[in-house]
Amino acid sequence: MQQYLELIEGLSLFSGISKADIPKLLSLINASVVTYEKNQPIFREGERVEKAGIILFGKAELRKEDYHGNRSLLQIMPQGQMFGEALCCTEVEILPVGIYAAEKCTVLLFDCKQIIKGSLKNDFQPILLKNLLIIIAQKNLNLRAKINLLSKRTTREKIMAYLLSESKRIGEREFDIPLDRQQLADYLGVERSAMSAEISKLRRDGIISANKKHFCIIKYD
Amino acid sequence: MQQYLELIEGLSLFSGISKADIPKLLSLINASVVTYEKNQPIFREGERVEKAGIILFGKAELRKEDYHGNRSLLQIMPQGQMFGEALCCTEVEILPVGIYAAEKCTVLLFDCKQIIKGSLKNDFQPILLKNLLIIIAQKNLNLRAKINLLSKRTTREKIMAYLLSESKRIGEREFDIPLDRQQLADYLGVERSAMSAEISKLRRDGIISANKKHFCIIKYD
DNA sequence: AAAAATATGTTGGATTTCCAACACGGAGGA
DNA sequence: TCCTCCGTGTTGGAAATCCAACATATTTTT
Repeated sequence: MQQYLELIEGLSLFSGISKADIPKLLSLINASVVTYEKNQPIFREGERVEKAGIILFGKAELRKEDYHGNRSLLQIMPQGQMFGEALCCTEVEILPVGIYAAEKCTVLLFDCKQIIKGSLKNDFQPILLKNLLIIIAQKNLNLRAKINLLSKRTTREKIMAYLLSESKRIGEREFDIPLDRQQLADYLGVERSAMSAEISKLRRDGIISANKKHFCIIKYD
Repeated sequence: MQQYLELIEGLSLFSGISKADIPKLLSLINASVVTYEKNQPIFREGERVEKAGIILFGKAELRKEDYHGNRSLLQIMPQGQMFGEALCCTEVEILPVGIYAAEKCTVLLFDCKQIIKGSLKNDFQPILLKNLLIIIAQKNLNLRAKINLLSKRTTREKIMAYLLSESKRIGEREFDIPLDRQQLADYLGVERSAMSAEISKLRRDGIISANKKHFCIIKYD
């Protein structure tokens, strides 16, 4: 725990809380640090979740698999991302998705309900609630953006919508995406080879250039 | 405003606040009550949003239309539903969707940022923050459920996933859905006639019975 | 009650997606 | 170096979806 203190102090959940108070706060919310190996489950689908987590190192993934074996990659969670908080803030405790370490991955687990329940010291609660609120609201917007992607009717539109949003996020017409082809296909809810074909077509049409994970948007629409 | 007080007192945003304090609180957050006619925009896409709202009477819809004219119905908001809060809690103020009255519709508008900013009386803020947090977390779960729907690959799976979740929500195998065929198609991100055909097929296969908005799930899988 | 507008179901051909199989090339290990 | 594995691109037939057009209720307006 000690070695991660600096990282933890920088988390947006704790913004506005003085560094001196962090250790005390961490013990109040029963925080612990756990490391997972690649592909190891952090929380399994259907599991009862009591804690929320924040990724300190590495990446994790939200995955869901239906009974036909179609997996979908719901989300990639980079360093700093929080997960499980929505469940803790509602009374739902059965996790509807699985959370897995996408690579070796260190996680801060803590009892999120303490923040809501109001059993914390008065000083901490308002600021934590506010921080948590902003984080969840931001997630909300991200989820909406994803719904927007998935609502597109054709593979081509989905690809372009994704690339344009990435381009916008990074602020360049030329950029690298963090997903390989299979992950991208899962994320967009389409079939990998069909997607590859469509990317080739977009390339031939002069709309984009694409080389592995490197993309460049040449012209819109 | 006066005539709506009883309704307003029952809103989950204000749960835990004494009735006597409600009027004072309402003025602190600049609350106002506005009525819209069917299909009138409450907020337009791209508009700058400063306030959040709660539906007191009627229904509203979140709609988005792409440049090909494909509309998608992102969400139907029934009485009691809050909207615009995610934008107010983040610093994003440009509305990415349009909000329209689905029928004659009365709305409570209020300055949501006041709740975050902390300029409220100390008594009110913590409880409001907590309520807001729970509401947004719940929305988060709903958004995830929708993503789960849209991630299904076939129209049939989408229909069944929707019907099963409705059935579960209502707690009966037999139930009415709140959407007509076009709305349902928009919601599931598929084409209306194809969806109608698929519903007929499900009926012929003995999986469901369906008559207009009335459905019954006969067997799973 | 008649007429018009709306909602739902059906159908067939064009288009798109899926799926399985395979080709190719680069990275890493033997 | 050779070999294997993995990620990517390509291809062709099967299946699903879209789209437009039309038939048939059902509801609303006049």
